[in-house]
Amino acid sequence: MVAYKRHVDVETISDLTIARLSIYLRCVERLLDIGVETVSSQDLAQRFNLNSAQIRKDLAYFGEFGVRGVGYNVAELRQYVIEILGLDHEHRILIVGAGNLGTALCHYSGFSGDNFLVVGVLDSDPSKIGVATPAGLLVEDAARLAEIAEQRNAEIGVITTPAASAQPVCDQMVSAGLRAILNFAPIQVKASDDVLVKTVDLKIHLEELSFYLSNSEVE
Amino acid sequence: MVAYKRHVDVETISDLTIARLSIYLRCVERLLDIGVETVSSQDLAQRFNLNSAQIRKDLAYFGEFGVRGVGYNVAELRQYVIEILGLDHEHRILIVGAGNLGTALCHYSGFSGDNFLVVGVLDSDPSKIGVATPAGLLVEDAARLAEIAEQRNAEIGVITTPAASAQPVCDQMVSAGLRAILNFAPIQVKASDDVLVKTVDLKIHLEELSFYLSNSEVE
DNA sequence: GTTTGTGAAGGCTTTCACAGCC
DNA sequence: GGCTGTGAAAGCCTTCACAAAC
Repeated sequence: MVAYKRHVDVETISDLTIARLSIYLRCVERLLDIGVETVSSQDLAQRFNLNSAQIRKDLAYFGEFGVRGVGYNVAELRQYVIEILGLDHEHRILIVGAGNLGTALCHYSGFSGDNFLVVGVLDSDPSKIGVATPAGLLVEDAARLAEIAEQRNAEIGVITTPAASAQPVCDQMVSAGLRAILNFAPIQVKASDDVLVKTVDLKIHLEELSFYLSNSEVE
Repeated sequence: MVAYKRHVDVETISDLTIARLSIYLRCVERLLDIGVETVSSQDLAQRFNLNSAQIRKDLAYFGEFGVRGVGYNVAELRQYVIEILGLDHEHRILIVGAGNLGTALCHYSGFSGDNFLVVGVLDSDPSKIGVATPAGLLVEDAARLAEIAEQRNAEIGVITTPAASAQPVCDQMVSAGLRAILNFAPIQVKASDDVLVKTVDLKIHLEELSFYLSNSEVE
């Protein structure tokens, strides 16, 4: 009924809440697929292995989207979450590093579906430049990063280079005006405070599994 | 000097600590590359943008690896962390889902380097079976999961299928005896309590960037 | 009756700060 | 002098539990 809160101080919202909103969005989309029109936080929690109080609290930071005694309208909730996350407008992505991961991400549905669009894949290795990725995107020269970023209105940079190149590439991305960076290189890169950097080290997850396996031997 | 603690209750160690040990390992390896022999927690923290008290606390859960007044021996510390994380022996990985991400991970250095080894890539799509991945691994029939897992002593399963297949594949992995699962499908999969499941949803990270971009407009 | 939105409680993580040791 | 290892303090996040709303 009440819709959005007027003065959400973004700084006070935890990263964890934002990550969960992403998850809720996937859940709500699955409910839409199977034709569910209304859902309570408890129902959502049971179906998807979540916590109902947490769902309510996460959503309540942004507004009053539910109806007491009833629950949430699924279609409306989807739209609210899309707007909160800024997924109602296009985000243009530039990938630097045309190795296995970089070329895979070009065509990964999460990266090239909905309102995300990969507008270029760059590499500095001359043997890769001009080569087509599996789905036909041409790899371009990383030296042209700034030019390409501006020309194609890229907003998000994705680093899929080896560790040694990650910081220089990050610096170039910042000076090219990219405003957010997703770094897959196994090193913590730094940027100026007005550019958001997220590092995703896939190997960490494997190593967590390794720790668990090595410390829970079945008797 | 003192080396490992004898009775570390693994249950009491936070996932966050384990994830950071992974990061410390990368840092220490970089120090080895540039010939640093001894490092203090403060030095480590400054170089890699970490917190020195946290480094000391994380390490101290597992033993007393440092020397007061001096710091940590870099080579020794590397070896300690490798052993804590169980990276001193091989882990055999079976990937199910030969799409862009699955085939990329086969040859991703993090997944096929050090003591991790991809022993198979499976898919249920007949048009993919028998096809070679970019680096020459043949895609096999997902129906043979149990057989292949046992034959090749696979221990870790990686799910890179679409969301709809993730839970059935997870179930098969569990009954095939895999003991840990890394799930890249955008859905929370469930397994029995003795199998560790980690879900990594790459889209979440992009959506987090989208949120910050949409809520931090430059004036 | 049901379910939301939310203060308060509880639990977990990080940071501080210093005794103990080199 | 310097640095580790660690209790205590502070901060953060989740969960509880219930008044308010339907």
